[in-house]
Amino acid sequence: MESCKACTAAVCPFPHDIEMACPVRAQFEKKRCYSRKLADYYTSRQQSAAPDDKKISDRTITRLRWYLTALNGFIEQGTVRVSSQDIGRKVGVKPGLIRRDLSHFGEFGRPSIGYDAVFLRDRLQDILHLDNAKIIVWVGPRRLAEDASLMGRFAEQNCHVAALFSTDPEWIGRNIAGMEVHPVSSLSEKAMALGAQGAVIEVPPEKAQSVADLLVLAGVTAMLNLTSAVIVTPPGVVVRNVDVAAELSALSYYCGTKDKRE
Amino acid sequence: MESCKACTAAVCPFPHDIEMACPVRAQFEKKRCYSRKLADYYTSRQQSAAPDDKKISDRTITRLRWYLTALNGFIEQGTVRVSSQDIGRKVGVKPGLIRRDLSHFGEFGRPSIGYDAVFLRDRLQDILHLDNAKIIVWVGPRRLAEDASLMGRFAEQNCHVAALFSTDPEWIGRNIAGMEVHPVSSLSEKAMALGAQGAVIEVPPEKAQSVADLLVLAGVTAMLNLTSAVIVTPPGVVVRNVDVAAELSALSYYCGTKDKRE
DNA sequence: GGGTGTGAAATTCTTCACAGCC
DNA sequence: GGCTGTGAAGAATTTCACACCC
Repeated sequence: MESCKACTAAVCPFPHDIEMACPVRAQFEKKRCYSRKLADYYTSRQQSAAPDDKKISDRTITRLRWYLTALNGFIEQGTVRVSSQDIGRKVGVKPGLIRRDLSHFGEFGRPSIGYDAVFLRDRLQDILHLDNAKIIVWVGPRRLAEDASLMGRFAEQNCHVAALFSTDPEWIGRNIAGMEVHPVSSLSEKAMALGAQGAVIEVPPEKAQSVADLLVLAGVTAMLNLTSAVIVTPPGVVVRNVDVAAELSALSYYCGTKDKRE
Repeated sequence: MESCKACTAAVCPFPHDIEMACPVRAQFEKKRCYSRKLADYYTSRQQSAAPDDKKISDRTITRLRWYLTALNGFIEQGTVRVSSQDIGRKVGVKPGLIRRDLSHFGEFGRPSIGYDAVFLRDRLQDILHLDNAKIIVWVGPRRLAEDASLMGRFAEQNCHVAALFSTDPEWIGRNIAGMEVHPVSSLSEKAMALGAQGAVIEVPPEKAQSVADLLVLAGVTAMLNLTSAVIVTPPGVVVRNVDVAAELSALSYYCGTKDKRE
Protein backbone atom coordinates (compact mmCIF):
# COMPACT_ATOMS: atom_id res chain seq x y z
CA MET A 1 0.00 0.00 0.00
CA GLU A 2 1.32 3.35 -0.97
CA SER A 3 1.38 5.99 1.70
CA CYS A 4 1.95 9.67 1.50
CA LYS A 5 5.37 9.28 3.01
CA ALA A 6 6.40 7.20 0.02
CA CYS A 7 5.86 10.12 -2.33
CA THR A 8 8.47 12.76 -2.93
CA ALA A 9 7.32 16.25 -2.20
CA ALA A 10 7.50 17.18 -5.86
CA VAL A 11 4.96 14.60 -6.82
CA CYS A 12 2.59 14.33 -3.89
CA PRO A 13 1.13 17.43 -2.31
CA PHE A 14 -0.97 15.32 0.00
CA PRO A 15 -0.22 17.09 3.22
CA HIS A 16 -1.01 14.54 5.86
CA ASP A 17 -0.53 10.93 6.71
CA ILE A 18 -2.53 8.65 4.52
CA GLU A 19 -3.46 6.49 7.50
CA MET A 20 -5.75 9.17 8.76
CA ALA A 21 -7.86 8.94 5.66
CA CYS A 22 -7.87 5.20 5.25
CA PRO A 23 -10.90 4.08 7.23
CA VAL A 24 -13.28 5.26 4.57
CA ARG A 25 -11.11 4.63 1.56
CA ALA A 26 -12.96 1.55 0.46
CA GLN A 27 -16.13 3.53 0.01
CA PHE A 28 -15.14 5.18 -3.20
CA GLU A 29 -11.90 3.60 -4.25
CA LYS A 30 -11.75 -0.15 -4.46
CA LYS A 31 -8.45 -1.23 -5.87
CA ARG A 32 -6.21 1.68 -6.69
CA CYS A 33 -4.19 3.88 -4.41
CA TYR A 34 -6.29 6.37 -2.56
CA SER A 35 -3.54 8.82 -1.86
CA ARG A 36 -2.75 9.22 -5.53
CA LYS A 37 -6.32 9.99 -6.45
CA LEU A 38 -6.78 12.46 -3.68
CA ALA A 39 -3.40 13.98 -4.41
CA ASP A 40 -4.37 14.55 -8.02
CA TYR A 41 -7.55 16.16 -6.91
CA TYR A 42 -5.66 18.35 -4.51
CA THR A 43 -3.31 19.66 -7.17
CA SER A 44 -6.10 20.33 -9.61
CA ARG A 45 -7.87 22.36 -6.97
CA GLN A 46 -4.71 24.19 -6.14
CA GLN A 47 -4.28 25.33 -9.70
CA SER A 48 -7.86 26.37 -10.22
CA ALA A 49 -7.91 28.21 -6.93
CA ALA A 50 -4.74 30.15 -7.68
CA PRO A 51 -6.08 32.88 -9.98
CA ASP A 52 -8.28 34.18 -7.21
CA ASP A 53 -8.83 37.86 -6.72
CA LYS A 54 -6.34 39.62 -4.50
CA LYS A 55 -5.91 37.75 -1.25
CA ILE A 56 -7.75 39.17 1.69
CA SER A 57 -6.36 38.13 5.01
CA ASP A 58 -8.22 35.87 7.31
CA ARG A 59 -8.05 38.46 10.03
CA THR A 60 -9.61 41.13 7.91
CA ILE A 61 -12.58 38.88 7.31
CA THR A 62 -12.97 38.27 11.02
CA ARG A 63 -12.90 41.97 11.68
CA LEU A 64 -15.45 42.68 8.96
CA ARG A 65 -17.80 40.45 10.87
CA TRP A 66 -17.20 42.49 14.01
CA TYR A 67 -17.94 45.67 12.12
CA LEU A 68 -21.13 44.13 10.88
CA THR A 69 -22.43 43.30 14.33
CA ALA A 70 -21.37 46.72 15.56
CA LEU A 71 -23.26 48.33 12.71
CA ASN A 72 -26.34 46.30 13.46
CA GLY A 73 -26.10 47.62 16.99
CA PHE A 74 -25.92 51.19 15.76
CA ILE A 75 -28.79 50.72 13.36
CA GLU A 76 -30.92 49.17 16.04
CA GLN A 77 -30.50 52.20 18.24
CA GLY A 78 -31.33 54.50 15.38
CA THR A 79 -27.90 55.88 14.52
CA VAL A 80 -27.68 56.88 10.87
CA ARG A 81 -24.12 58.13 10.47
CA VAL A 82 -21.12 56.38 11.92
CA SER A 83 -17.42 57.13 11.73
CA SER A 84 -14.62 54.62 11.78
CA GLN A 85 -13.93 55.88 15.27
CA ASP A 86 -17.43 55.02 16.44
CA ILE A 87 -17.08 51.50 15.16
CA GLY A 88 -13.57 51.21 16.48
CA ARG A 89 -14.58 52.07 20.00
CA LYS A 90 -17.19 49.37 19.96
CA VAL A 91 -15.02 46.57 18.69
CA GLY A 92 -11.62 47.62 20.01
CA VAL A 93 -9.97 48.22 16.65
CA LYS A 94 -8.07 51.34 15.66
CA PRO A 95 -10.00 53.57 13.24
CA GLY A 96 -7.22 53.52 10.71
CA LEU A 97 -7.32 49.78 10.46
CA ILE A 98 -11.04 49.80 9.89
CA ARG A 99 -10.64 52.22 7.02
CA ARG A 100 -7.85 50.13 5.59
CA ASP A 101 -9.93 46.96 5.86
CA LEU A 102 -12.82 48.56 4.06
CA SER A 103 -10.60 50.13 1.43
CA HIS A 104 -9.80 46.68 0.09
CA PHE A 105 -13.32 46.47 -1.23
CA GLY A 106 -14.15 49.99 -2.30
CA GLU A 107 -14.96 53.43 -0.99
CA PHE A 108 -18.02 53.36 1.18
CA GLY A 109 -17.69 56.53 3.22
CA ARG A 110 -17.53 60.20 2.58
CA PRO A 111 -14.97 62.61 4.02
CA SER A 112 -16.12 64.63 6.97
CA ILE A 113 -19.42 62.75 6.97
CA GLY A 114 -18.45 59.19 7.79
CA TYR A 115 -20.41 56.17 6.74
CA ASP A 116 -24.10 55.67 6.28
CA ALA A 117 -24.79 52.88 8.73
CA VAL A 118 -27.35 51.02 6.67
CA PHE A 119 -25.40 51.41 3.46
CA LEU A 120 -22.21 50.10 5.01
CA ARG A 121 -24.06 47.23 6.64
CA ASP A 122 -25.41 46.21 3.26
CA ARG A 123 -22.01 46.44 1.64
CA LEU A 124 -20.48 44.29 4.36
CA GLN A 125 -23.17 41.70 3.79
CA ASP A 126 -22.30 41.79 0.11
CA ILE A 127 -18.61 41.38 0.81
CA LEU A 128 -19.19 38.43 3.10
CA HIS A 129 -21.52 36.95 0.49
CA LEU A 130 -24.27 36.86 3.05
CA ASP A 131 -26.77 37.71 0.35
CA ASN A 132 -26.58 34.56 -1.73
CA ALA A 133 -27.70 31.30 -0.21
CA LYS A 134 -25.23 28.60 0.66
CA ILE A 135 -25.83 24.91 0.93
CA ILE A 136 -24.13 23.13 3.77
CA VAL A 137 -24.07 19.60 5.09
CA TRP A 138 -23.66 18.63 8.69
CA VAL A 139 -21.65 15.58 9.65
CA GLY A 140 -22.44 14.44 13.17
CA PRO A 141 -25.39 16.60 14.09
CA ARG A 142 -25.14 16.18 17.84
CA ARG A 143 -24.89 19.84 18.59
CA LEU A 144 -27.62 20.59 16.12
CA ALA A 145 -29.94 18.21 17.89
CA GLU A 146 -29.17 19.78 21.24
CA ASP A 147 -29.47 23.41 20.29
CA ALA A 148 -32.41 23.92 17.97
CA SER A 149 -31.71 27.64 17.70
CA LEU A 150 -28.59 26.96 15.65
CA MET A 151 -30.60 26.13 12.57
CA GLY A 152 -32.22 29.54 12.73
CA ARG A 153 -28.98 31.37 13.38
CA PHE A 154 -27.48 29.68 10.37
CA ALA A 155 -30.45 30.61 8.25
CA GLU A 156 -29.87 34.24 9.25
CA GLN A 157 -26.49 33.98 7.58
CA ASN A 158 -28.20 32.49 4.57
CA CYS A 159 -26.68 29.10 5.23
CA HIS A 160 -29.09 26.26 4.69
CA VAL A 161 -28.45 22.85 6.11
CA ALA A 162 -29.36 20.48 3.31
CA ALA A 163 -28.36 17.09 4.67
CA LEU A 164 -27.22 15.37 7.82
CA PHE A 165 -24.72 12.56 8.18
CA SER A 166 -23.16 10.57 10.97
CA THR A 167 -20.37 8.09 11.52
CA ASP A 168 -22.23 6.63 14.47
CA PRO A 169 -24.63 3.80 13.49
CA GLU A 170 -26.81 4.72 16.40
CA TRP A 171 -27.59 8.10 14.91
CA ILE A 172 -28.25 6.94 11.40
CA GLY A 173 -31.89 7.04 10.45
CA ARG A 174 -32.79 9.38 13.26
CA ASN A 175 -34.78 12.45 12.46
CA ILE A 176 -33.37 15.81 13.46
CA ALA A 177 -35.00 19.10 12.64
CA GLY A 178 -37.10 17.29 10.08
CA MET A 179 -34.18 15.68 8.30
CA GLU A 180 -32.99 12.15 8.21
CA VAL A 181 -29.45 11.33 9.29
CA HIS A 182 -27.57 9.48 6.55
CA PRO A 183 -24.54 7.21 6.88
CA VAL A 184 -21.22 8.82 6.13
CA SER A 185 -20.68 6.31 3.34
CA SER A 186 -23.07 8.29 1.19
CA LEU A 187 -21.46 11.59 2.10
CA SER A 188 -19.31 12.21 -0.96
CA GLU A 189 -21.99 11.29 -3.40
CA LYS A 190 -24.86 13.14 -1.73
CA ALA A 191 -22.84 16.25 -0.98
CA MET A 192 -21.81 16.50 -4.59
CA ALA A 193 -25.35 15.95 -5.81
CA LEU A 194 -26.60 18.71 -3.55
CA GLY A 195 -23.82 21.02 -4.66
CA ALA A 196 -22.85 21.65 -1.06
CA GLN A 197 -20.38 24.49 -0.58
CA GLY A 198 -19.89 24.29 3.15
CA ALA A 199 -19.90 21.68 5.89
CA VAL A 200 -19.89 21.33 9.61
CA ILE A 201 -17.77 18.53 11.01
CA GLU A 202 -18.63 17.21 14.41
CA VAL A 203 -17.41 13.63 14.65
CA PRO A 204 -15.00 11.77 16.91
CA PRO A 205 -11.61 13.52 16.48
CA GLU A 206 -9.89 10.54 14.89
CA LYS A 207 -12.41 10.49 12.07
CA ALA A 208 -12.35 14.20 11.37
CA GLN A 209 -9.59 14.18 8.77
CA SER A 210 -11.12 11.40 6.72
CA VAL A 211 -14.48 13.13 6.70
CA ALA A 212 -12.79 16.32 5.58
CA ASP A 213 -11.12 14.45 2.74
CA LEU A 214 -14.46 13.15 1.57
CA LEU A 215 -15.85 16.65 1.65
CA VAL A 216 -12.95 18.00 -0.36
CA LEU A 217 -13.60 15.37 -2.97
CA ALA A 218 -17.22 16.42 -3.06
CA GLY A 219 -16.16 19.96 -3.85
CA VAL A 220 -16.83 21.55 -0.48
CA THR A 221 -14.59 24.58 -0.05
CA ALA A 222 -15.42 25.74 3.46
CA MET A 223 -15.65 23.74 6.64
CA LEU A 224 -16.38 24.42 10.22
CA ASN A 225 -14.46 22.05 12.42
CA LEU A 226 -16.12 21.51 15.78
CA THR A 227 -13.68 18.73 16.55
CA SER A 228 -10.61 18.93 18.73
CA ALA A 229 -8.60 17.48 15.85
CA VAL A 230 -6.56 19.59 13.47
CA ILE A 231 -7.72 19.20 9.90
CA VAL A 232 -5.43 19.69 6.93
CA THR A 233 -6.77 20.67 3.54
CA PRO A 234 -5.34 21.76 0.22
CA PRO A 235 -5.06 25.46 -0.53
CA GLY A 236 -8.40 26.81 -1.65
CA VAL A 237 -10.30 24.93 1.01
CA VAL A 238 -10.81 26.87 4.21
CA VAL A 239 -11.26 25.37 7.65
CA ARG A 240 -12.26 27.29 10.73
CA ASN A 241 -11.98 25.67 14.10
CA VAL A 242 -14.38 26.03 16.97
CA ASP A 243 -13.34 24.11 20.03
CA VAL A 244 -14.32 25.38 23.42
CA ALA A 245 -11.99 23.15 25.39
CA ALA A 246 -9.04 23.97 23.16
CA GLU A 247 -9.61 27.68 23.40
CA LEU A 248 -9.64 27.31 27.11
CA SER A 249 -6.24 25.70 27.08
CA ALA A 250 -4.97 28.65 25.07
CA LEU A 251 -6.29 30.87 27.82
CA SER A 252 -4.42 28.69 30.20
CA TYR A 253 -1.24 30.16 28.86
CA TYR A 254 -2.34 33.68 29.61
CA CYS A 255 -3.65 32.78 33.05
CA GLY A 256 -0.25 31.41 33.93
CA THR A 257 1.78 34.39 32.82
CA LYS A 258 -0.13 36.58 35.22
CA ASP A 259 1.26 35.34 38.51
CA LYS A 260 4.96 34.73 38.28
CA ARG A 261 5.32 34.84 42.04
CA GLU A 262 3.61 31.50 42.50
CA MET B 1 -23.54 61.48 33.86
CA GLU B 2 -20.08 61.25 32.46
CA SER B 3 -19.63 59.01 29.49
CA CYS B 4 -16.54 57.66 27.88
CA LYS B 5 -17.01 59.96 24.95
CA ALA B 6 -16.69 62.95 27.26
CA CYS B 7 -13.15 61.97 28.18
CA THR B 8 -10.15 62.94 26.11
CA ALA B 9 -8.12 60.04 24.95
CA ALA B 10 -5.19 61.08 27.09
CA VAL B 11 -7.21 60.77 30.27
CA CYS B 12 -9.62 57.93 29.65
CA PRO B 13 -8.43 54.67 28.17
CA PHE B 14 -11.87 53.20 28.55
CA PRO B 15 -12.20 51.69 25.13
CA HIS B 16 -15.91 51.29 24.68
CA ASP B 17 -19.15 53.11 25.18
CA ILE B 18 -20.10 53.46 28.78
CA GLU B 19 -23.73 52.63 28.01
CA MET B 20 -22.81 49.03 27.46
CA ALA B 21 -21.64 48.68 31.01
CA CYS B 22 -24.33 50.68 32.71
CA PRO B 23 -26.99 48.09 33.47
CA VAL B 24 -25.00 46.59 36.29
CA ARG B 25 -23.24 49.68 37.45
CA ALA B 26 -25.39 50.14 40.53
CA GLN B 27 -24.27 46.83 41.91
CA PHE B 28 -20.86 47.96 42.99
CA GLU B 29 -20.78 51.68 42.51
CA LYS B 30 -23.57 53.71 44.04
CA LYS B 31 -22.90 57.36 43.59
CA ARG B 32 -19.67 58.09 41.78
CA CYS B 33 -18.87 57.88 38.11
CA TYR B 34 -18.44 54.32 36.98
CA SER B 35 -16.40 55.02 33.93
CA ARG B 36 -13.76 56.83 35.94
CA LYS B 37 -13.33 53.99 38.40
CA LEU B 38 -13.13 51.37 35.72
CA ALA B 39 -10.79 53.58 33.70
CA ASP B 40 -8.45 53.92 36.65
CA TYR B 41 -8.47 50.22 37.10
CA TYR B 42 -7.78 49.70 33.44
CA THR B 43 -4.71 51.93 33.47
CA SER B 44 -3.32 50.35 36.60
CA ARG B 45 -3.64 46.95 34.96
CA GLN B 46 -2.04 48.23 31.84
CA GLN B 47 1.04 49.37 33.69
CA SER B 48 1.43 46.26 35.76
CA ALA B 49 0.95 44.05 32.76
CA ALA B 50 3.57 45.84 30.71
CA PRO B 51 6.79 44.28 32.09
CA ASP B 52 5.72 40.88 30.91
CA ASP B 53 8.23 38.46 29.53
CA LYS B 54 8.87 38.69 25.82
CA LYS B 55 5.65 38.74 23.92
CA ILE B 56 4.65 35.50 22.31
CA SER B 57 2.21 35.87 19.51
CA ASP B 58 -1.30 34.67 19.80
CA ARG B 59 -0.83 32.53 16.76
CA THR B 60 2.16 30.76 18.15
CA ILE B 61 0.11 29.75 21.16
CA THR B 62 -2.62 28.38 18.95
CA ARG B 63 -0.08 26.36 17.01
CA LEU B 64 1.53 25.01 20.16
CA ARG B 65 -1.84 23.57 21.00
CA TRP B 66 -1.95 21.86 17.63
CA TYR B 67 1.48 20.42 18.17
CA LEU B 68 0.33 19.12 21.52
CA THR B 69 -2.61 17.23 20.09
CA ALA B 70 -0.44 15.91 17.28
CA LEU B 71 2.10 14.67 19.81
CA ASN B 72 -0.58 12.96 21.82
CA GLY B 73 -1.57 11.21 18.65
CA PHE B 74 1.98 10.04 18.04
CA ILE B 75 2.43 8.91 21.62
CA GLU B 76 -0.82 7.00 21.51
CA GLN B 77 0.35 5.02 18.52
CA GLY B 78 3.66 4.31 20.16
CA THR B 79 5.96 6.66 18.28
CA VAL B 80 8.94 7.69 20.39
CA ARG B 81 10.90 10.04 18.15
CA VAL B 82 9.32 12.74 16.04
CA SER B 83 10.77 15.36 13.76
CA SER B 84 9.36 18.77 13.07
CA GLN B 85 8.45 17.42 9.68
CA ASP B 86 6.37 14.65 11.19
CA ILE B 87 4.43 17.11 13.26
CA GLY B 88 4.17 19.54 10.40
CA ARG B 89 2.57 17.01 8.13
CA LYS B 90 -0.07 16.28 10.69
CA VAL B 91 -1.06 19.85 11.43
CA GLY B 92 -0.31 21.51 8.11
CA VAL B 93 2.49 23.76 9.33
CA LYS B 94 5.91 24.11 7.76
CA PRO B 95 8.67 22.38 9.74
CA GLY B 96 10.70 25.56 9.98
CA LEU B 97 7.91 27.38 11.65
CA ILE B 98 7.49 24.65 14.20
CA ARG B 99 11.13 24.87 15.11
CA ARG B 100 10.92 28.63 15.33
CA ASP B 101 7.86 28.42 17.57
CA LEU B 102 9.55 26.02 19.92
CA SER B 103 12.78 27.97 19.93
CA HIS B 104 11.04 30.79 21.79
CA PHE B 105 10.91 28.59 24.83
CA GLY B 106 14.12 26.61 24.72
CA GLU B 107 15.87 23.81 22.91
CA PHE B 108 13.91 20.63 23.13
CA GLY B 109 15.24 18.58 20.26
CA ARG B 110 18.54 17.14 19.21
CA PRO B 111 20.14 17.45 15.80
CA SER B 112 19.73 14.47 13.55
CA ILE B 113 17.55 12.78 16.17
CA GLY B 114 14.49 14.99 16.38
CA TYR B 115 12.33 15.31 19.44
CA ASP B 116 11.44 12.81 22.10
CA ALA B 117 7.67 12.73 21.80
CA VAL B 118 6.88 12.39 25.48
CA PHE B 119 9.48 14.92 26.52
CA LEU B 120 8.23 17.51 24.06
CA ARG B 121 4.65 16.85 25.05
CA ASP B 122 5.52 17.55 28.66
CA ARG B 123 7.36 20.71 27.78
CA LEU B 124 4.41 21.96 25.77
CA GLN B 125 2.16 21.32 28.72
CA ASP B 126 4.56 23.34 30.83
CA ILE B 127 4.61 26.17 28.36
CA LEU B 128 0.84 26.32 28.17
CA HIS B 129 0.70 26.18 31.96
CA LEU B 130 -1.43 23.12 31.75
CA ASP B 131 0.29 21.75 34.82
CA ASN B 132 -0.94 24.23 37.39
CA ALA B 133 -4.61 24.37 38.21
CA LYS B 134 -6.73 27.33 37.18
CA ILE B 135 -9.91 28.56 38.75
CA ILE B 136 -12.60 29.70 36.40
CA VAL B 137 -16.13 30.96 36.78
CA TRP B 138 -18.92 30.42 34.33
CA VAL B 139 -21.45 33.12 33.65
CA GLY B 140 -24.57 31.74 32.03
CA PRO B 141 -24.02 27.99 32.24
CA ARG B 142 -26.49 27.01 29.56
CA ARG B 143 -24.01 25.13 27.46
CA LEU B 144 -22.54 23.54 30.54
CA ALA B 145 -25.92 22.21 31.54
CA GLU B 146 -26.50 20.81 28.07
CA ASP B 147 -23.17 19.15 27.56
CA ALA B 148 -22.01 17.45 30.71
CA SER B 149 -18.79 16.28 29.08
CA LEU B 150 -17.48 19.82 29.00
CA MET B 151 -16.73 19.81 32.68
CA GLY B 152 -14.50 16.81 32.22
CA ARG B 153 -12.77 18.22 29.17
CA PHE B 154 -12.02 21.36 31.10
CA ALA B 155 -10.67 19.35 33.99
CA GLU B 156 -8.29 17.67 31.54
CA GLN B 157 -6.81 21.09 30.88
CA ASN B 158 -6.59 21.60 34.62
CA CYS B 159 -9.31 24.22 34.54
CA HIS B 160 -11.71 23.91 37.42
CA VAL B 161 -15.09 25.55 37.33
CA ALA B 162 -15.48 27.03 40.78
CA ALA B 163 -18.72 28.98 40.55
CA LEU B 164 -21.69 29.52 38.27
CA PHE B 165 -23.58 32.74 37.64
CA SER B 166 -26.45 33.88 35.51
CA THR B 167 -28.13 37.09 34.44
CA ASP B 168 -31.39 35.25 33.97
CA PRO B 169 -33.52 35.10 37.14
CA GLU B 170 -34.97 31.84 35.98
CA TRP B 171 -31.61 30.13 36.19
CA ILE B 172 -30.58 31.49 39.55
CA GLY B 173 -30.70 28.93 42.31
CA ARG B 174 -30.70 26.01 39.91
CA ASN B 175 -28.25 23.25 40.47
CA ILE B 176 -25.91 22.35 37.64
CA ALA B 177 -23.18 19.76 37.89
CA GLY B 178 -23.53 19.94 41.65
CA MET B 179 -23.14 23.70 41.85
CA GLU B 180 -25.62 26.42 42.59
CA VAL B 181 -26.17 29.19 40.05
CA HIS B 182 -25.62 32.60 41.65
CA PRO B 183 -26.97 35.96 40.52
CA VAL B 184 -24.58 38.08 38.52
CA SER B 185 -24.81 40.76 41.19
CA SER B 186 -22.48 38.74 43.36
CA LEU B 187 -20.09 38.04 40.50
CA SER B 188 -17.38 40.59 41.20
CA GLU B 189 -17.23 39.85 44.85
CA LYS B 190 -17.34 36.06 44.62
CA ALA B 191 -14.92 35.84 41.72
CA MET B 192 -12.40 37.90 43.60
CA ALA B 193 -12.85 35.85 46.75
CA LEU B 194 -12.27 32.66 44.79
CA GLY B 195 -9.24 34.14 43.09
CA ALA B 196 -10.67 33.25 39.70
CA GLN B 197 -8.22 33.62 36.83
CA GLY B 198 -10.47 32.70 33.94
CA ALA B 199 -14.10 32.94 32.98
CA VAL B 200 -16.56 31.72 30.44
CA ILE B 201 -19.13 34.24 29.28
CA GLU B 202 -22.35 32.92 27.84
CA VAL B 203 -25.03 35.53 28.35
CA PRO B 204 -27.32 37.49 26.04
CA PRO B 205 -25.01 39.46 23.73
CA GLU B 206 -26.07 42.87 24.99
CA LYS B 207 -24.96 41.97 28.50
CA ALA B 208 -21.63 40.47 27.55
CA GLN B 209 -19.55 43.63 27.80
CA SER B 210 -20.85 44.55 31.23
CA VAL B 211 -20.18 41.07 32.54
CA ALA B 212 -16.68 41.27 31.14
CA ASP B 213 -16.13 44.57 32.92
CA LEU B 214 -17.15 43.01 36.20
CA LEU B 215 -14.74 40.18 35.60
CA VAL B 216 -11.91 42.56 34.83
CA LEU B 217 -12.57 44.32 38.11
CA ALA B 218 -12.45 40.97 39.86
CA GLY B 219 -8.99 40.37 38.45
CA VAL B 220 -9.86 37.81 35.83
CA THR B 221 -7.27 37.94 33.04
CA ALA B 222 -8.58 35.41 30.57
CA MET B 223 -12.05 35.00 29.19
CA LEU B 224 -13.78 32.75 26.77
CA ASN B 225 -16.53 34.59 24.99
CA LEU B 226 -19.27 32.29 23.75
CA THR B 227 -21.40 35.28 22.86
CA SER B 228 -21.90 36.78 19.43
CA ALA B 229 -20.92 40.16 20.89
CA VAL B 230 -17.44 41.61 20.60
CA ILE B 231 -15.91 42.23 23.98
CA VAL B 232 -13.32 44.92 24.59
CA THR B 233 -10.84 44.67 27.43
CA PRO B 234 -7.74 46.51 28.58
CA PRO B 235 -4.35 45.20 27.54
CA GLY B 236 -3.32 42.35 29.75
CA VAL B 237 -6.73 40.75 29.66
CA VAL B 238 -7.19 38.20 26.92
CA VAL B 239 -10.47 37.28 25.29
CA ARG B 240 -10.99 34.40 22.91
CA ASN B 241 -14.17 34.15 20.96
CA VAL B 242 -16.07 30.99 20.16
CA ASP B 243 -19.14 31.59 18.08
CA VAL B 244 -20.35 28.91 15.74
CA ALA B 245 -22.75 31.08 13.79
CA ALA B 246 -20.19 33.85 13.38
CA GLU B 247 -17.55 31.47 12.12
CA LEU B 248 -20.02 30.23 9.63
CA SER B 249 -20.53 33.70 8.26
CA ALA B 250 -16.78 33.97 7.85
CA LEU B 251 -16.92 30.78 5.82
CA SER B 252 -19.63 32.42 3.81
CA TYR B 253 -17.01 34.70 2.39
CA TYR B 254 -14.92 31.81 1.18
CA CYS B 255 -17.88 29.92 -0.21
CA GLY B 256 -18.73 32.91 -2.32
CA THR B 257 -15.29 33.45 -3.81
CA LYS B 258 -15.40 29.97 -5.26
CA ASP B 259 -17.93 30.46 -7.98
CA LYS B 260 -17.42 33.72 -9.78
CA ARG B 261 -19.38 32.52 -12.76
CA GLU B 262 -22.67 32.69 -10.90
C1' DG C 1 22.64 10.84 5.23
C1' DG C 2 18.99 13.58 8.22
C1' DG C 3 17.68 16.94 11.69
C1' DT C 4 17.87 21.06 14.89
C1' DG C 5 18.33 26.06 16.03
C1' DT C 6 18.89 30.65 14.27
C1' DG C 7 20.51 34.90 11.89
C1' DA C 8 18.89 37.31 7.89
C1' DA C 9 15.69 38.03 4.09
C1' DA C 10 11.05 38.19 2.59
C1' DT C 11 6.58 38.75 3.25
C1' DT C 12 2.47 40.15 5.48
C1' DC C 13 -0.01 43.14 8.60
C1' DT C 14 -0.63 47.48 11.13
C1' DT C 15 0.13 52.20 12.17
C1' DC C 16 1.17 56.80 10.92
C1' DA C 17 0.38 60.91 8.66
C1' DC C 18 -1.30 63.63 5.35
C1' DA C 19 -3.80 65.07 0.91
C1' DG C 20 -8.28 65.94 -0.24
C1' DC C 21 -12.96 66.77 0.81
C1' DC C 22 -17.05 68.66 3.21
C1' DG D 1 -13.53 72.11 12.55
C1' DG D 2 -13.89 66.64 11.31
C1' DC D 3 -13.47 62.56 8.50
C1' DT D 4 -12.11 59.38 4.66
C1' DG D 5 -8.78 56.88 1.73
C1' DT D 6 -4.03 55.77 0.97
C1' DG D 7 1.11 55.97 0.24
C1' DA D 8 4.90 55.25 3.09
C1' DA D 9 6.98 53.78 7.35
C1' DG D 10 7.10 50.56 10.87
C1' DA D 11 6.18 45.92 13.21
C1' DA D 12 5.35 41.52 13.26
C1' DT D 13 5.41 37.03 11.33
C1' DT D 14 7.00 33.59 8.26
C1' DT D 15 10.33 31.57 5.19
C1' DC D 16 14.98 30.64 3.72
C1' DA D 17 19.30 28.88 4.23
C1' DC D 18 23.07 27.50 6.48
C1' DA D 19 26.17 26.32 10.64
C1' DC D 20 26.44 22.72 13.48
C1' DC D 21 25.55 18.17 15.42
C1' DC D 22 24.78 12.94 15.39
